[in-house]
Amino acid sequence: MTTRSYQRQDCPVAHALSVVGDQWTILIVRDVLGGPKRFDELQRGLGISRNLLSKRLKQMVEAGLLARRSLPNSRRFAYRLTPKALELRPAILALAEWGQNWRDQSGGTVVEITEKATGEQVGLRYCRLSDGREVQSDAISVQRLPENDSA
Amino acid sequence: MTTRSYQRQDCPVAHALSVVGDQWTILIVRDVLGGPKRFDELQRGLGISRNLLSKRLKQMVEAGLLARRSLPNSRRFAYRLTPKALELRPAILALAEWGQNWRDQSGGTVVEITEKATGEQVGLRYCRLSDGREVQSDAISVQRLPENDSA
DNA sequence: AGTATATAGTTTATTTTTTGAACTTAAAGA
DNA sequence: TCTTTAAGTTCAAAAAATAAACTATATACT
Repeated sequence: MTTRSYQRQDCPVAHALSVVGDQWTILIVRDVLGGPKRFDELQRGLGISRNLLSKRLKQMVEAGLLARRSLPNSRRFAYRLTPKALELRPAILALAEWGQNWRDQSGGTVVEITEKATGEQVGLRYCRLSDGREVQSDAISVQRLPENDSA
Repeated sequence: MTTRSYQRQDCPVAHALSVVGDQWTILIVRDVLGGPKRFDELQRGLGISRNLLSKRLKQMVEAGLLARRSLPNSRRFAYRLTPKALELRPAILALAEWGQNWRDQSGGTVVEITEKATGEQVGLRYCRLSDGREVQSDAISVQRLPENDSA
């Protein structure tokens, strides 16, 4: 969240981490993915210190990741995700899958992705954009290109 | 990398972040994805301070993310990725895509994924495990389940 | 009405990390 | 021989995170 030297790098990964790369931001998004949360809910659920949570929430609102709304008929507030933060879901699920696969002892909570309509299991895979067919991870190549920003 | 309070959480995301959630680890993996790197290459490329890089590299070797090998016929060393670190590629690419989509000014470097064989563009998508067909992101549901570790 | 509890933070002091810059050691090159 | 390169280490200063107590306001209980 704070300005780090690597923000000067022209790299989408470095840019993403400059926004969500701190110790807590991803975990806050993870919690709010489960529905809007109040300050104390987040604080208790995460075990983060209150002053840091306060600072992070402000920064995340500022960064356009969270919206702070007062709840109807009360003086309480809820934080909900913006579309920008919602789009972090693939990254978070990729981390979850890695965390599951490489944890020392088996057991513990597992994150499962299913298709709503059928209940079938779903995973993050590489797909050809043209036809949506899966491509094996060792059959892909990654390049960094300077974009000709004609957008 | 260091022990944080959220490591006590039973969550694959929190576990993943306890290993790769610090400010530099993901960027180091990103750089080494491009091939083995030496200490000074990493230091210059990242702009990280030398003592911190030294500490991170040790922790990453310890965590099984990097292997440190001496180069033939020289007293130099190269750090290369282990399979464990290689499997972070989907998470890193998901972050890259998000970073690209949500950066303020258009332009700058873009990460492009292609199929080696055909050169066709590829992206990370949700796929049904049964048949490998793509599922739209709003058609999925995410649950956290306690695993019955029969593994 | 008076007291207790809940919510959403703020304040302050301490500890831990990160940064930056200089230093070390050993080998290779000019 | 003198200089440069490589891979770190050491040390001091700055920044960030932690923990615990405190505040302010509003509702709930007795």
